[in-house]
Amino acid sequence: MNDHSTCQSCSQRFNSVFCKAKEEYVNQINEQKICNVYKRGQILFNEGSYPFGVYCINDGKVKLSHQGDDGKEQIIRLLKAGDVLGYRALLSGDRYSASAVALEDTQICFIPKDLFVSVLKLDPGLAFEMMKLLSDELHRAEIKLTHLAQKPIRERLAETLLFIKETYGFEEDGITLNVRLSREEIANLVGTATESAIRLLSEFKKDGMVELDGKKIKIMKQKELIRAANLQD
Amino acid sequence: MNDHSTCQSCSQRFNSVFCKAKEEYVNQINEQKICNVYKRGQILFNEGSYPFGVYCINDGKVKLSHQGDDGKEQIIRLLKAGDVLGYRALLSGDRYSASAVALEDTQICFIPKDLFVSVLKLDPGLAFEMMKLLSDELHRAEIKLTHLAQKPIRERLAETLLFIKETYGFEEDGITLNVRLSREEIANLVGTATESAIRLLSEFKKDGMVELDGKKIKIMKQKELIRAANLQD
DNA sequence: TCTTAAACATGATAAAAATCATGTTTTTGA
DNA sequence: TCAAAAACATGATTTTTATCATGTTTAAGA
Repeated sequence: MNDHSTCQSCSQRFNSVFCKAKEEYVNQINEQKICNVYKRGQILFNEGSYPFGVYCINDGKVKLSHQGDDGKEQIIRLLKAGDVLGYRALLSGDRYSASAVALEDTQICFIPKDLFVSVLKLDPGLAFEMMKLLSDELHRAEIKLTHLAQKPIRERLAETLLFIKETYGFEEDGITLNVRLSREEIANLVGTATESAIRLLSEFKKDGMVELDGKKIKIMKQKELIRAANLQD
Repeated sequence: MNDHSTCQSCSQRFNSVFCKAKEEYVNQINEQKICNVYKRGQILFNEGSYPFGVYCINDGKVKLSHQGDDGKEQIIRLLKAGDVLGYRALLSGDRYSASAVALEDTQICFIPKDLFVSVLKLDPGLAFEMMKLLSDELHRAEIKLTHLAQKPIRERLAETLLFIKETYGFEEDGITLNVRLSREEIANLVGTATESAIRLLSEFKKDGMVELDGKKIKIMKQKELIRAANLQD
């Protein structure tokens, strides 16, 4: 468990969008923040409701997903310690367009809207980091959009596994993906039917690229997986 | 032709991200801006090259597109007067991840990188508008991503036609989409094969929803088109 | 711990979409 | 203005992917 008693001493401080924020404002945020623990499966916020602030992950994992028109989930982001969420709707002045759910027990600090917005206007360092963050997310979304439109599911699944590894890394053994996702969640990340995701994971296993043990997924041949993802960039 | 001799008197000023920028900085931008006309088909910038500033459309239309791994174009944004482009890569500190091409003869002002960044750091009003813009783009990208993953091509084509209408509006007749796009470009906006886009446009025509006259597309039954798009939000 | 539901797996089938093929029309530039 | 190239259109075919069906395994809660 990381130290998150104060923002000043927070282990994620320099690993987050607040890395360049002035001490003065960090102190203010520290005074008004509200820390909480969310159990696995608990909802941080729901699509359609109004944002009252932003959430700052101190430890744990969160998924952010849209509800498609037919009720099918589309996972649009995976978040980890140091990540902030809830800012998109807040900055646009919208309701949340996505729901956030804890993927495991997660420690999160909440920063009220008014404070966050006022600090954003007073601290160019924070504002600039925020713009960088938004730009990076936009970039990621646009790349994903292109791949969804153009790449077959097999390549997208391989890419998704590599993305999960990039985001959450491995367990101590150095090969097991450090997150528990259901096959359905993997499918909703890839953008395909659950059965298709299951089938292709079995294929990858048969090809020796991965090992499957329930929700534990081991990456056995990363180079082949990269080739299967057919990535140029 | 709109007045764009100075930024102060620019007809798009209050229709752009600069709407809240301080007079002082608008003056500075005015002094350093470089105005240009791009002919239909001309390239503003190319994927992979470095950004030296941002582009501000005074009049005209521009498409922004990714090159997929197999060379297939994916159009990720359509831009019009008042829109700014080139900021994503600049803020991320990346090379351009997309290319920008004029869809018709277009007047564009160029604002050098250093000036834009320094004003962004000095003017919280501009910075905040920039964050709003990025948030809105991110929102749009995430919605599109979900629809690409979950909706059939017919619905996406209908949605794309409505999006084109939303972006560029109609000609004076009030029914013809006010932009010339090839069938291939429409397909690359929808994220499908050109033949599929052509085929479905013919279907829409047979159903009386649109009229086709070369590149001129008339929306005859907007309500039915909205129904065909199956939009909930 | 035992029961029940959920998740996983896999084969069979159907639907959707891409590709291939070919002819026609439009656009472009010499 | 005319020839060539590009764009458009549409049918036939193949490939990809989703859906349906069914059985097995795993996980969760009374």
